[in-house]
Amino acid sequence: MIRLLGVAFDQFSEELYRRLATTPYSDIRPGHGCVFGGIDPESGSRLTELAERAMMTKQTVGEVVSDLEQRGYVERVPDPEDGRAKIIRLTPRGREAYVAGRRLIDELERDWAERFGADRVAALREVLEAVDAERFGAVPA
Amino acid sequence: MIRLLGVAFDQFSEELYRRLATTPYSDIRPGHGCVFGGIDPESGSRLTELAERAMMTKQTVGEVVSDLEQRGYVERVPDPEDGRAKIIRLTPRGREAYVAGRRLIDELERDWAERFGADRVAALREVLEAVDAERFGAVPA
DNA sequence: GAGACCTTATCAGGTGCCCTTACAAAATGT
DNA sequence: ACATTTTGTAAGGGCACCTGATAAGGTCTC
Repeated sequence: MIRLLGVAFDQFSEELYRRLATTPYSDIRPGHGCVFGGIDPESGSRLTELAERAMMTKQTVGEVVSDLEQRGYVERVPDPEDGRAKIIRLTPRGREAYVAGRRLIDELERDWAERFGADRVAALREVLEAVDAERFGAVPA
Repeated sequence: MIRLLGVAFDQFSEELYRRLATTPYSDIRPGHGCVFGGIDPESGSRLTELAERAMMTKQTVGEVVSDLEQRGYVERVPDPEDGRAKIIRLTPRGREAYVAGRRLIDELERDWAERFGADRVAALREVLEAVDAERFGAVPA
């Protein structure tokens, strides 16, 4: 079971980055996902938010942000409501990459639906969402 | 979708190693999976076989084998049928860890069946196995 | 059976991704 | 005003993988 989950994730991931490599955003790597996956594409997000959503440390996400900043995908602007915080916002190029990535992910899911059956992939999504939903409720503190 | 697959894999994996940490085999880490997951528990396997099954390089798997050898889980014995090759075989302790690991994985899958529904988990397994099966057929060469 | 070629395993070195520890600066609560 | 918490950063380390190069044992051809 753990092997199957790993294989499925790898298959999806590898194909996604293979396709992404044919776009103008070929320098985006899996590690960047913690930012693209959690950021508010309109108004941006704080580092702490991104780290929480990705379940990673602020240091790690901070490094990824610096990398994406250097590549021109995001920018750090001071948060007017909190002098300590900075808002991480997509640049125009970052937004392009964001929508391109989402489109590729949707395409890939449709490809899976064709290959493995729409009903089966729908069932897959349903279980995975159930697993995802229970992730927080399971912490009694 | 890729996020969901990643979350599910992480949830399963983290819980597995959390439980493994309470056994006498607490020093087994995820990276060791490429050996335990591909080895013939009875007669052992060659490095090349393990690498192929895990879809990893021989060098990487070789390092994992050395690590497991040092920890007393496997041993390298010369292959009588091929002077170049060595057979990687589970030691008695390795076999104990092997069965303990499999038992934990089965337990975890039953736990998921309870939490998310036996029918849903069965459906999950079915799709994942379809994905796994297509892994090789998709290479036209 | 000698040479070219492939395979098995290993050595050396490096990358990507994520962590812990320690800290400065700003906000918050009393 | 002082202690505490929160936000972000710097420095360093570990794990899981990779590529390139190499020695030694098989295999195939002529």
